[in-house]
Amino acid sequence: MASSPGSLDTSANSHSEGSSNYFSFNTNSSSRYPFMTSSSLTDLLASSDEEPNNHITNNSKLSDRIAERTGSGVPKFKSIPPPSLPLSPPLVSPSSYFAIPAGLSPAELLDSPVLLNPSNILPSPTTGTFPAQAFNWKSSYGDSLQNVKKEDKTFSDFSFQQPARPPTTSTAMFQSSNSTIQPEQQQTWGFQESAKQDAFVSGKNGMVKMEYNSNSMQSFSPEIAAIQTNPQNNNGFQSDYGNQQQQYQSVREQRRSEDGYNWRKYGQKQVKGSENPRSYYKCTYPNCPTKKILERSLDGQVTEIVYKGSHNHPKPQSTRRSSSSTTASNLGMIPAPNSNPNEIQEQSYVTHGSGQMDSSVATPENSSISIGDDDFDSQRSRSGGGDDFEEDEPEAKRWKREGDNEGISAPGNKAVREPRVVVQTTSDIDILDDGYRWRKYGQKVVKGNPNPRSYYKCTYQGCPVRKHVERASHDLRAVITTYEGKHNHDVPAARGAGSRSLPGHNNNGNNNSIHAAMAIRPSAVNHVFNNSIDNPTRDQRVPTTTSEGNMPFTLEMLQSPGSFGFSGFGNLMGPYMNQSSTDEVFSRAKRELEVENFW
DNA sequence: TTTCTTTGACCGAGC
DNA sequence: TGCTCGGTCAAAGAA
Repeated sequence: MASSPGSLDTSANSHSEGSSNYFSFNTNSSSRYPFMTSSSLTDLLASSDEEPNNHITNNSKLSDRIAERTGSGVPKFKSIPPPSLPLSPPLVSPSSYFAIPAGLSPAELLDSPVLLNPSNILPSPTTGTFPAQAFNWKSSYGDSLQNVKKEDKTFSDFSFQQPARPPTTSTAMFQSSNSTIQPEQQQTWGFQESAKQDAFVSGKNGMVKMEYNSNSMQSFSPEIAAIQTNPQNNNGFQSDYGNQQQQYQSVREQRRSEDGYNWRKYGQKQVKGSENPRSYYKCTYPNCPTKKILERSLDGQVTEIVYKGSHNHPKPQSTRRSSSSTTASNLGMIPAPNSNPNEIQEQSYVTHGSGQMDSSVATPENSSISIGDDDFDSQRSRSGGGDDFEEDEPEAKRWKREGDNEGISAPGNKAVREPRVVVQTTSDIDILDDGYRWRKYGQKVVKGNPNPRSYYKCTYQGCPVRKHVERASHDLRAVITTYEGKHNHDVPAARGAGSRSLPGHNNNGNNNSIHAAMAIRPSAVNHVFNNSIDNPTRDQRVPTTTSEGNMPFTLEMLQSPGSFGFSGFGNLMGPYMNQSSTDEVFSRAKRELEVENFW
């Protein structure tokens, strides 16, 4: 697995490896991954061990299986849409885990200063919003819990927000819907993938309600809104869009999805192992690589949403502000406090049933967020790191079994599943930290390292450069990137922030060298490549960096963590094993930030 | 006429 | 080397 911007895992049923970043709420108390049971949240936040390429092509139903095993109604705030352009790297990687220690209730965790620490707030990897900061964790969550049953009675259905959602509600504000939204108002929230797809509705069961509530416990603070709207934070990116975006939005308005972006369907496929057709969408913004895959059950309900890539543009502005504002008001949302369309766009937000949130604030690539224990497991299983992971049960088969066992039935049973939302912000073709665009063309487990090595080609036409990325065998958060060849082109236009080439990484590609790189933590991205070895061979003494301190170290060091003093990160398990107090967590967070600032 | 969706064909990666 | 399958393309039709 590659990463994890964070998971809220009340069961410690998490792991530190896998393919993608994501949030997960997991109530399972069984611990397959004991190192997560007592967690340093900051460690988890910092455990950005994602593969540079998070191929979460399918977020399987492990959560359901877990729920089946535990009998728990798992709150499933599934995920967040892909991020917009990374404009201002967060202090803490989105590729981190949140894990709730076994003995700690979610509410307690949510009340933790760690999570409230603005520096630890992770923007949505898909939209760039700062969901965590928006969380009025304790109160909202508590309210949500208290209102779960109410909602079950009150809401005849759960639905996503309609595309007609006002621009003022596009981002960055999560509202405690339970307390502010009247049932009849909520019923007006219809998710539409397009104007024709108003049957795109989520489930009615408790899990869906919980998912909804989990959304509702998020409310963005003005501070975050300010951060997001701070021009300095986006390097004036938004202004670059100017008229282009206005034209774009005016044309595309009707195609806007619930996530605020406009999508064009370009394919549909019946995939093996699932009776649900899979629809493929591309973001319609010019040159935006973001895609999403929707899987629907036979009755039209969304069972899975997979995002690939990250938006390289702000979310399109809506042209229907006035009516939207009205809607927002009706929905009890915090009105946008300013008149700047961009600011409005970023400050206002409405959660969706899918748990998606929008923002124009970018987050780094290689991060994805989804919430749901199944995501966690499945992503690992689907990543290179999870080759041996148990996740080979055909989806259709699982459908049936899950339905039989937990009241969530297969499509044939017409019971409702909440949509699984997977954010895969690193697509096969993506920018992998060094500014270039890469296409994954292979993956292989090489001798001496159980972790698979991801192979990439530069997608620039005619460019011969390849690189491969592998996770260090002793520290899954350390990724060794080896470049082969020489770029015959400049770094592609970065996503809004100019060149992302890194120190020591020549645009022209001093590429018969091995660059030790770590494609883990966004903040680290700017600091790695600080070691370049002019050695055309694959030297195992490649300096690399960790996800936490970005400290260069060699693979030898990785293989002998004790000799290097990886107090904080040498042993992946270590940090997660012996910390339980908030103070310690906080302390670690501080240290980590110090280290990070140093680099 | 334009835009979007549908759907069969094609491509390429993995086995 | 051929098969399978997921993802994408692109023509045709619908709105």
